[in-house]
Amino acid sequence: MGVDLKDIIAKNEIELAKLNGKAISVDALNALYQFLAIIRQRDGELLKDSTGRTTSHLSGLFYRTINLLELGIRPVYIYDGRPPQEKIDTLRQRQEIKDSAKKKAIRAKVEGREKDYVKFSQQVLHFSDEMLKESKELLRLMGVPFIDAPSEAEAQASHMCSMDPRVYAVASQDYDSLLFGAPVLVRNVTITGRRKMPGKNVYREVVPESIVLAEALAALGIGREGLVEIGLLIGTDYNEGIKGIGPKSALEIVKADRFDEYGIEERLKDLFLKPDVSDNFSFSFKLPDEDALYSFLCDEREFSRLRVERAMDRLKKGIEGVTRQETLDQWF
DNA sequence: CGATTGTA
DNA sequence: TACAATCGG
Repeated sequence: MGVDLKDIIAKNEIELAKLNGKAISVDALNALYQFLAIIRQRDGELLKDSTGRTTSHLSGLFYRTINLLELGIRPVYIYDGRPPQEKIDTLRQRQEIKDSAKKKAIRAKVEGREKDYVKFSQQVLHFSDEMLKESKELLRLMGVPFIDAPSEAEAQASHMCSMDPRVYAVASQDYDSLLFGAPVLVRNVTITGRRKMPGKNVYREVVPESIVLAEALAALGIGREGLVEIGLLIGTDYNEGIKGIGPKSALEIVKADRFDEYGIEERLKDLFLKPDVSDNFSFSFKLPDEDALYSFLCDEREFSRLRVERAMDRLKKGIEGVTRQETLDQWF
């Protein structure tokens, strides 16, 4: 959804093991949206408990977080606060797209067009306050920290990465954190594996990658402000960008110092360069609240007891490991 | 997505 | 054991 910089930013594949012992600030909504989009039944429906409450996001958050902890990676989830005024138009447009996709999905379902139903229903990703609240509750019971950002999660995550030596990188699929000044962005932070493409006999590799801001800027021959200008030219969550200008020509414009010719309001830059963030953040990992976690997942949400039992062992081991690392950090 | 089960 | 198929909630 954010700034599309993939065509001009070089990606370096990394071993997930390289993140061992490091904390990463994770854009929580970014992760949860992906779970909601991807964790589906074959008919396109989300996972639900018997009362119809969605559980796809909880399943994804639970199992993925355990995998990160087992690798010695310490995820700190960052939640969005109040969006900047400039983003409200974008959010309203997204809502309109969702409303229209919902109608198309219902129609496809009624007419029995299975593939269209899957396609359109994936575009109808609505997060209720309840779903956000229960994802935080799950993290709390697991002993994994989360932080409520004053405004944009990516801004707060980037700020923490800049300020706290424990936080090695921001984890997100979007490139916005680079504009917010995150020293390192990591994408595809998940278990590496082959995944079969739907229908076809083709496999796509999911490989974690890291982007070091300083290296990316050096390769482009610009500074961070220049990167923000590129974003504003091609479009961000705060503005539409200039029609017909993609990343490549935007880079040329910025390098030729012709950004001012495009009449983009200067104050939009400040949303990235002086974002609304909090300096008073702290986080720590705790041992899981096992009984409450069983109760939440198995009794309330009908997760299989056996599955959760198996996962619980891995969670405890993982949390013990990262908790040791947390105490080790006190020495630095 | 990640976990589990099925198959050779 | 290795990988494809399909559950899970």
